[in-house]
Amino acid sequence: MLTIQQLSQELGIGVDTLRVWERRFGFPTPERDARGHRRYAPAQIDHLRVIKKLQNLGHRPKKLFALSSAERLALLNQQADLQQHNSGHQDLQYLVNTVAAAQLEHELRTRLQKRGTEAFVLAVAVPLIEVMDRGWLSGTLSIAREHLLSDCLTAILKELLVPREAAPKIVFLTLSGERHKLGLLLSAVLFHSWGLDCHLVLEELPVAEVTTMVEFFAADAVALSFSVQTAPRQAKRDLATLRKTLPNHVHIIAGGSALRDGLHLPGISVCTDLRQIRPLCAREFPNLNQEKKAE
Amino acid sequence: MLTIQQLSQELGIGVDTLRVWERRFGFPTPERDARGHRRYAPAQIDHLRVIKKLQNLGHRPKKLFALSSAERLALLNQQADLQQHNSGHQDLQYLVNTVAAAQLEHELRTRLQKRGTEAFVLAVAVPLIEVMDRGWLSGTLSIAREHLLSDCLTAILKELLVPREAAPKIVFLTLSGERHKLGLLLSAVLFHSWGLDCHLVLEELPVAEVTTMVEFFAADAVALSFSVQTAPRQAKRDLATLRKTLPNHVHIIAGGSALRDGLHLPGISVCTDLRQIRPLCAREFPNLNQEKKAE
DNA sequence: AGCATGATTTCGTCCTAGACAAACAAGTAA
DNA sequence: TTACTTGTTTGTCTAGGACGAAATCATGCT
Repeated sequence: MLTIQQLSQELGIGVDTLRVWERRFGFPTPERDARGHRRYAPAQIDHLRVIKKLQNLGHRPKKLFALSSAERLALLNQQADLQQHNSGHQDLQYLVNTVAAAQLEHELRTRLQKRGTEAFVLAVAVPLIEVMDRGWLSGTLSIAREHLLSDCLTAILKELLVPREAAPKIVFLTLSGERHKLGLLLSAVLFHSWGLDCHLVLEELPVAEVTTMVEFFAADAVALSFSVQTAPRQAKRDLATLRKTLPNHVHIIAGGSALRDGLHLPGISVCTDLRQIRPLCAREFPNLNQEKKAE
Repeated sequence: MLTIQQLSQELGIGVDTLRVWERRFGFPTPERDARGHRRYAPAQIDHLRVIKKLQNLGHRPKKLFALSSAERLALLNQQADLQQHNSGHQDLQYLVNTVAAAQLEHELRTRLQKRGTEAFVLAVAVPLIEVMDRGWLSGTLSIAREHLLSDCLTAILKELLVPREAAPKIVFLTLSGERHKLGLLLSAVLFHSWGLDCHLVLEELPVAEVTTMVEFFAADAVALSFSVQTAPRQAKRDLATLRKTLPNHVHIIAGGSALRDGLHLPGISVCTDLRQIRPLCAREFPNLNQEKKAE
């Protein structure tokens, strides 16, 4: 039985919004404690999680609240083509749900060793994150395990980001409110593997501080990640102000599923799929190809 | 000119609280935009920062709002004995304010090498954090630099935490809303240097998830950190529920300046000074002394 | 059809003003 | 000292209203 505050924090939905939804759509329907304060039952939390996810996927609240909970679930399954992955990746399922802490790091390192950086990112890390995401959605995955997994993955991948001399420098960071930093990490690793000098700042920065950060690193480019969690319109707005703020010679690279719809902003490279990083590197930093070939 | 939402996030004070302060104490006094919405001037933000700090230091709002802004500043300087450090640590001031990113890590590593783990933590890291804190308070330190510094320090110290076999295992973590994780890191390093097997989880967990985490690691103890940023009463409440939730054989170690007042909870070891860690280790884990001496 | 332009709906955030329990301070009795 | 009572302080919740920005729909034009 959560209070409205706790629920708000849990879902990343404002307190006011939760109350307004109740007023307008008649959902959620919390019980009341002795004081008349709202108390939310666990079952409703799951429904709201689904709604939030669908909303970030581009559906509008009115439509979502008109649907039954079963219909919403069906929509989600259909939309996010989650079932595509339901069959495979039993090994990853196992890794996510049951492997103990001590073994976890070893398991991941082994895979990294065996497959190499790029394949590890694309064929292990990405599906791993998807499995985690689904676990979070269904409430199967405890927050503890989730944090542990991302911590472990972060530690392993961060080691790969050794500085490179005489290569274009990119700063990777996320804006305030963006809690999903794994996508950013993965892209940084890939960029690095293509010969760039990548610096990762795993902290949530206000838009205004991005400039400071870029100057500080004397970076040639800045990369931002916007997960489903971020509202697309906000991402767009932030990127626009950022482009105005930053000097023109600084590249801006934006990624993440919040930008999946055709977003075409001048002077900003958008990249919603990790596989696009390779061509993007070739396009933006052409003189790197030779180095890479030489290795 | 910030909106109430932005101000709330910046200060870590609830939106409702800000409005109620205005209603009751006549401060802050935001201007209003065309819609009648509050807009806060930068000068007021600084005042509120001071108030928040003093509040967390144990003063009550009513008293603080009765004071003039000059009196509040005086109180803060006196209370936190900040001027004690104003004279020394010019080298650290320099490190915090002007050293470039690339050099920073090198500088810190050199100091660590020269002084050894324990001295580094007590004589470099601690004052460094204090200097940063003061910079934040006065608005001198940009968020970008602050994050960079803590990132760098974290990276260096985390490496020291190699797992130890056959030693009591402690999980270090912070509860939701606690943004200051450096204190926790430092204490983990010290515990580790006294022979314990320390595992650091640099994520903010809900109280309910702590149990999961402890079980998951099969830990013998859990260490929590509560910075000035956390309200002492909340810390106390959380610790109490935690003690009820966790099995009795799991030690609870709590630290951080939020617990500075004599807090005496049964079954919980409180430790508000990093220098107390050594005696605490000796008390709680007596069979470790021999190993340590043997080294 | 394809596209600009204006009208309408939808949605999140902010507003006021009042209520109340939990935490705290101070005073009183054992 | 310690323990209980009483009054004050403080943060968070409530209700229902308002409004701008964005999204969607409708219309007219090429």
